Amino acid sequence: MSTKVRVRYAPSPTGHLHIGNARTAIFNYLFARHHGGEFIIRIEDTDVKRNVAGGEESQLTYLKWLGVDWDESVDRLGKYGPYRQTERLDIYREHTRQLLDRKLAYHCYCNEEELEREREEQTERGETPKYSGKCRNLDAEAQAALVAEGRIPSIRFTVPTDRVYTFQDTVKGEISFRADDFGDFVIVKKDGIPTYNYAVAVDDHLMAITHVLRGEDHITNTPRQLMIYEAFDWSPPEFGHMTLIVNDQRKKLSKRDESIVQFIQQYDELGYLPETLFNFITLLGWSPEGEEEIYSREQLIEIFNENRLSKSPAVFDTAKLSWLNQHYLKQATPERVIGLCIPHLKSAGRLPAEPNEQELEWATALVNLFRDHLRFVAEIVPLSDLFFQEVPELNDEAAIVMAEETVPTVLSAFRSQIEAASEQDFTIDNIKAWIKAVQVSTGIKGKGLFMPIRVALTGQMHGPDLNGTIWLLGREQVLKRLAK
RNA sequence: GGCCCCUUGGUCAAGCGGUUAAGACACCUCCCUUUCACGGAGGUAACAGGGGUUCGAAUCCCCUAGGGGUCACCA
Repeated sequence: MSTKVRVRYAPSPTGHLHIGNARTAIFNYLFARHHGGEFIIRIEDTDVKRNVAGGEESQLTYLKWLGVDWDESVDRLGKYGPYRQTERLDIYREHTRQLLDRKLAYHCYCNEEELEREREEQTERGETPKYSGKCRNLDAEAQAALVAEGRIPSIRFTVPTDRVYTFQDTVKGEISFRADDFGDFVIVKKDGIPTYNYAVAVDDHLMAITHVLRGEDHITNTPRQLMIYEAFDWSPPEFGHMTLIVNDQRKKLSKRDESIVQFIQQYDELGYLPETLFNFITLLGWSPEGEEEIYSREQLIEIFNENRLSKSPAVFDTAKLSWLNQHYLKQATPERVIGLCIPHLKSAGRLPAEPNEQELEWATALVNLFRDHLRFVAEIVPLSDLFFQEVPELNDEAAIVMAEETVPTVLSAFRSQIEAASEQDFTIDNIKAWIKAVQVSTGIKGKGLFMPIRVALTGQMHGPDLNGTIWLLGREQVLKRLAK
């Protein structure tokens, strides 16, 4: 590529960083970094009504959390600023004036009800709704009359007729649209603020954006943007439309979809690691060349190749995300995992706000016991239920185990071992020895030995290492549970 | 409905005219383990359908079907 690659992520500050937006950001980031280019973040806040306080900051915060950094944005000004569209209104106004002068745009005085009615009528007739162009050729007199009526105009772009717009999509290949399928679209709203399609084209050009990688829900916007480029005689960037991430119903992820955790912040809160999310998101609609799938951010920058972007939508696979996070959690240092678990234990009331040394030691042992079981950090709470709740009702499987005739023998032998021991004797090594002693005295080993103890103490057939469990339970609890 | 895009195992996905059609997750089996996990080794499972083109098609073309996206003074 001859000119320096410049790409952008352009969020609307209407909410938190969504998984789909995060993916767009990450792929743009990888593309830029791989090609030694620049990555910028532009805030598309032209829908003033929908902007939410803190939205912009939240977007940036969680992008950083994911490990994404940028070269230019609202917090890192470059020479192409400002980076917030509402601060670029003068720029758009100047361009709009040119379009108006050249008759490539015109004032439209139709109001919402009229447009709505027009669309309804078209739909009833079986036509595709599209603006009729009613105001296209209004003369000055007619316009003055409408203004006198108190009407405030929007500005529409004059869509050319008999034209086909074709572009080479980086991921989909050649795509073309007939201009006739598009009505004259609004470029400046009644409130004087430009619409998305217009502002995007102007900004992408002015900010020297070379490649636009975005979701495929933008495909039909591309011809409109191409028209703007053409009107100004600008050469358009290259476009690439990535497939959408879909839910298990194969529908575009809706922000209200409850079946999938959708916001990056929520993953942080549940205790998914940023490197997990980065890696996982990267595997959604893209694949590395070899057979390996686990890559760090640095490695991904190295191996990223936009030609390997998938054409078909990817179902968000929660099970695989869990597996990946479990993998990264196992790789993480114990200190890191413990540090992440402690707030969850505190807020669940299982650790005081100011734990003493002994409590901390206990928590550390607890976390270490579950290290290999954790799929995400917050799971430490439900997993450790067995230490804080009464032994639950046995399920059928466990009941069968407990019905074995050797069970009473094992349990009473084990109980004698515990009773003979003191609080100070409770060490992992001693616990092992006690169980061994039970094996020797009863002649029962393996499952027949361990299962009764495990089930008696936890009510479960599956769980963490038994020795550690016994140690964490402590002498008193063990005896209490054995008594039942 | 118009326009646009997509279609390989349950899921992600490799493949880009000749392969026993990779790999990962999930699932199952076995091994390791005096229990449970972890780990290791295997296994089940796919080219939407129909026509072409070609010596040869998952790969190229057409049709059908299915799915999705989009048709705002939202982005």
